Amino acid sequence: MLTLRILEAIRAVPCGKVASYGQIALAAGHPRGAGGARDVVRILASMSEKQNLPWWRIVRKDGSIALSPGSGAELQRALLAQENVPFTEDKKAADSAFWNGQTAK
DNA sequence: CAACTGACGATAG
DNA sequence: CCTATCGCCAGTT
Repeated sequence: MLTLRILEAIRAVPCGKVASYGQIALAAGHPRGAGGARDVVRILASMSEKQNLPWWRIVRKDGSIALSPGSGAELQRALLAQENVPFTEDKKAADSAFWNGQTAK
C-alpha cells in the first residue's frame, strides 16, 4: 500500500529538515512522473492528523510552503521555525532540504 | 458502492 | 518568464 509507505517516508524526515512531496513520493517508491506528489497530498490532507504525521515538514520542491496562506501556511512556517528550520526571505526552507538537498534545487 | 478530491510536478504553450 | 493543462489514484464523503 503506497499510503503506508508514504506515511513512513514522511515519518522518516529528521527533525529540523523538510522534504518535498516529490521526494516523499520518490522515496516511497512512486516515481509516477510527478504524479506521485498527488498521492502525498491526498494522504497528508486526509490522514496526517490521524497518522500523527509531521505534515509541517512537507513543503514544495522549492522549499516553500505548499498550502495557501490562511489555510495553515503561517502555522506550518511557525512549526518549522521551532524545529530550527531557517527560512529565506522568500519563506523557503533554506538548508533544511532532505535527501541530499535536492529539494531546494 | 460511485464519484469527487487534491497542501504537486513536469511539460507544453 | 508566466500560465495552462495533463498525469495519477486511493482515501474521503
